[in-house]
Amino acid sequence: MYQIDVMSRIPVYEQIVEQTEKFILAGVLCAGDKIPSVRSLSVELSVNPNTIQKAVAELDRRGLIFSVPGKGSFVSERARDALTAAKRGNLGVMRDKLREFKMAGIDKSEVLEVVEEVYGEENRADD
Amino acid sequence: MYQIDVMSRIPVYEQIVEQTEKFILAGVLCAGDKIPSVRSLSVELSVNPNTIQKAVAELDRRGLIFSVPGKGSFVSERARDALTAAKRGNLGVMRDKLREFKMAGIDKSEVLEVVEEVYGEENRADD
DNA sequence: TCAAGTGTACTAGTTTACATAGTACAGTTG
DNA sequence: CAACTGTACTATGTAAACTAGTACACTTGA
Repeated sequence: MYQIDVMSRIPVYEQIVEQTEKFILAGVLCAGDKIPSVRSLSVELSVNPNTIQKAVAELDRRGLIFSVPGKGSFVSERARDALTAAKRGNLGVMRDKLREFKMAGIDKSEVLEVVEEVYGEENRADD
Repeated sequence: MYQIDVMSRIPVYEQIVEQTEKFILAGVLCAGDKIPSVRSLSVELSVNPNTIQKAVAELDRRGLIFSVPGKGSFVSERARDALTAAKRGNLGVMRDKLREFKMAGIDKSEVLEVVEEVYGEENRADD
């Protein structure tokens, strides 16, 4: 399930957080689902339990999961909504990046090409 | 000229690199222009000379400036082209971010809104 | 000529974030 | 009751970033 790159410049605990978010968005993990335990993930990924726990604590802090001592950690009901809100906040970051692209002389058409590539080109008049 | 935030999570030398790139793109620094000396920037920003030197070395490595021992460092002729190429490579990063937006249920229209905000809406038929 | 400014190259030390190692405690479950 | 769970704590190692200080060779202007 999880894929960790220990050579990456991105901290391991952060990789786990990011991948968990992707699993939630992709529907691999749904509200109420139990995520792997700290110790089992520790063994599976060959990573120290403390590192996993750090990721769990961060996911909890973001309201994506809730932990029950003795039982496990579970995907929150409002996880998807929280993620959507967070990503919408990231549109501001994209705005800054687009300004850099424009300054660098990258054409609007080049940007739109990427947008169309990701979002498809369903531009029929009867939509 | 330069504005450094020592409390930022972004390393100081990287902030200097980024700001120098922006100055080049904005036309504040043009090909052949001399950039501030290591020691003068060190005093102006209250930063260790070694930190400045690290930024200078990185800018040199990226082909944005060239250094002449005893004289100073100057903006390269191909600095703008190098920056445009680098930013164009960043379109791939934007593609990944757009995929995340799409997965999170952020509408195509919301994305296009930001694009139009930055690039303007010059969509006349006679262009 | 020479003092001042320039890029560059070292060594040494501190601080911080990240990760590991080991131990411990309390709650849950079959 | 044994095995699992989340959580907390101390200690240690490592790497990156930054600071401090020194040194050398080159260029420039007075």
